[in-house]
Amino acid sequence: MSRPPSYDRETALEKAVGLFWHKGYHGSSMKQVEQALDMRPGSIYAAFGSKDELFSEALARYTKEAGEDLASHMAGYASVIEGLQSFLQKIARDCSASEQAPARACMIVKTLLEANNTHGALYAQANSVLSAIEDAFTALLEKAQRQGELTPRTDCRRLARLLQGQLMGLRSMAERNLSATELEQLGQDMSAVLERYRAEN
Amino acid sequence: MSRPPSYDRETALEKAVGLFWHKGYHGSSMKQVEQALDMRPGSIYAAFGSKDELFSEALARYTKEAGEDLASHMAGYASVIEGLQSFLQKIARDCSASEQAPARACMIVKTLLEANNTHGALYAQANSVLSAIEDAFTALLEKAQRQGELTPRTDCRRLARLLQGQLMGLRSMAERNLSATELEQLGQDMSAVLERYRAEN
DNA sequence: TTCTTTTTATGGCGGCCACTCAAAAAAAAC
DNA sequence: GTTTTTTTTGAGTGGCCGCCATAAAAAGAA
Repeated sequence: MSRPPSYDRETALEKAVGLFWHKGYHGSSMKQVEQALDMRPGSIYAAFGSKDELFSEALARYTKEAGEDLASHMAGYASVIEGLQSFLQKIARDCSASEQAPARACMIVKTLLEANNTHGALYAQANSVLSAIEDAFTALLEKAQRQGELTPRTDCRRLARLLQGQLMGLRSMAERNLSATELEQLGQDMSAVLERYRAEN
Repeated sequence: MSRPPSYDRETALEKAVGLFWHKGYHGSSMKQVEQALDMRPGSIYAAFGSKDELFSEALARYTKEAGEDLASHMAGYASVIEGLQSFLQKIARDCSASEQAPARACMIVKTLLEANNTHGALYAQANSVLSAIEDAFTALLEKAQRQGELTPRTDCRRLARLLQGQLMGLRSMAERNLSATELEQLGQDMSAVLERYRAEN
């Protein structure tokens, strides 16, 4: 009936994730968005509505991918704690690898820090996404506890927040000019923190 | 011989710290700067040169204050490790207190994440400041080691980076909508991490 | 071909951006 | 009071901001 779009919406969104993750919300102009998506203003606004909505969709997509990444990683481990430990180390390794990802720090954290006091809607979105991640970590840790990997007295939600805090710190540190070795050491040291909560046995 | 300035440069700089810490570099317009400093454009540019230079001076001042804060806190403790632990908890407490500081996250980290890939000079400044802080932590930990508080085999610089990473994570988490209790628990959990490195005795 | 529908390219909207400058105002020196 | 020197003022700079209207172009459906 009609002319089909020449762009692929998903591909475009992926490119938007790249730009926004790299430069942040305020740091990315619509001119740069046009360039990154290889789309003209009309098409962009028809497809996504506004810069805000595009960013919001990009953040949601980033979140989804990050969640899938965690899930697929954990699927390879019978021990939850070992899985989480190697996840931290994997992050450190990925971050210290030669530049391929748009940024090393987490896009959600970047948004949280940038949008607070500046852009309420995005701040709220980052906030709720982080709550969801806290929930996911909590569920994982409760499973570990059921499997006898964690001390029965461990407060899993509290430990989940510690884990999340460590992850934020690790990926923020990755934006510094550290060597690969130093970053991987940091990943190891953070993963070692979990040892403290392990069940005796 | 001449008319003296009606503003106090130090006071103005202090106000600039407040605004930039609160809203970030891209999030603060010169209009807002004028309002915050209660100065007109001409005076601002005469006194500070440019938005960039003003931000840079503000970041330097923030850094200096943060350093003094750490030093004065540590002065109250004979045990370095105890001092650092209570410092983490103090940060958690301060961050969870009713809004008084312009932001909860660290201004240096906010700048690091915002300015990377966007504003090279500011990124470099944040980076070097963080190196200096790493050095300061290293020196403190080496002192602790000399005092027999840390295992002789502890790599102090490496532990300093872990400490810095924790701090970054803690203060980033503080930007989330957590309760005071939850944040203080996080501060405690992070300070507990240092236990692992304590000397047996 | 003709009709629809949607994407393109383009030019430009009002507004805010960081920044400048000339003139007015203010305070010390004499 | 006059001069000298500096600060303050605020309108104004060009330029980019996010966004939109228009119209030409493109591609299926009939």
